[in-house]
Amino acid sequence: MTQISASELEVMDVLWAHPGLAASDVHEGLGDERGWNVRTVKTFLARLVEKGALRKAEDGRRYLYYPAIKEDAYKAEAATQFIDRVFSGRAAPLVAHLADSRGLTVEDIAELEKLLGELKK
Amino acid sequence: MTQISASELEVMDVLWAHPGLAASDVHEGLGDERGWNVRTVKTFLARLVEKGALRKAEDGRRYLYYPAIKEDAYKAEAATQFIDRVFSGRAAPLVAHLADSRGLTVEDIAELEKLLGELKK
DNA sequence: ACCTATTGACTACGCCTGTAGTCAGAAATA
DNA sequence: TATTTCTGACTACAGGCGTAGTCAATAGGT
Repeated sequence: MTQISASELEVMDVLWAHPGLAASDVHEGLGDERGWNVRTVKTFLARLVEKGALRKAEDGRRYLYYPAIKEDAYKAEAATQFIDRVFSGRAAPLVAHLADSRGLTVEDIAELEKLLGELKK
Repeated sequence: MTQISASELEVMDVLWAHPGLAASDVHEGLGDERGWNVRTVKTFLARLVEKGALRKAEDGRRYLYYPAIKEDAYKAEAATQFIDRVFSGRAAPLVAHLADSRGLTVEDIAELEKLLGELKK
């Protein structure tokens, strides 16, 4: 699977949350923060279709866009690649760094403990 | 701080492990896997100096390269950025994905539990 | 004293990415 | 009906990245 850039991923996030939007809806869904021109968003959509991450369905004179890859699968893969690349494949140092640098919240810690409890079973 | 690419990061890893190498030593240190030409490695070194991630010190007719940024600080920052980008800043889902997709080892889990124990204090 | 190998400096080049612009047809509006 | 607006298709263009090549000076081997 080809690489999805950070900007493209923001587009994917909108469509994972609301599959079947037209380009202009995706543009709106992205909010004003990025300030992207609608044409910029269309470029991202076209590239994501090319990459096989989205598919488009005709709807009158426009298209509706749908994710062609699963959010969970993609993110799991991205996490694995990131950890391989930056932490030589070891997850524990990553969590240690997070703890250090950004301070996990109390809720994060509780959630992680619960997770680990389940994993141990 | 400018972005460090995946390839450049491999070069940084060699120099974090062995600061003060010449270009040809870095080339050797990278091993054969990547099969990079020594000139390619030199390009990465030059770009990393430009980016402020390395500094070079003259040593006769060549240079020795030293990290100009700390490994821990860089990786912590990279982890934070990655999580913000892909997981909206939440660490727990990341760990959940790892557990799912690649299977944390028993040692990973033990290590994480120890970490969490310390964090709770 | 010459040839070879190594080094740094500079250059090259195609692909990806961010960021749109242009154009032509259809729809909506005046 | 004439104009503006929206849509998709295609095009543009600079900067980053992967991957070196060329050139000139120097160091080292014969």
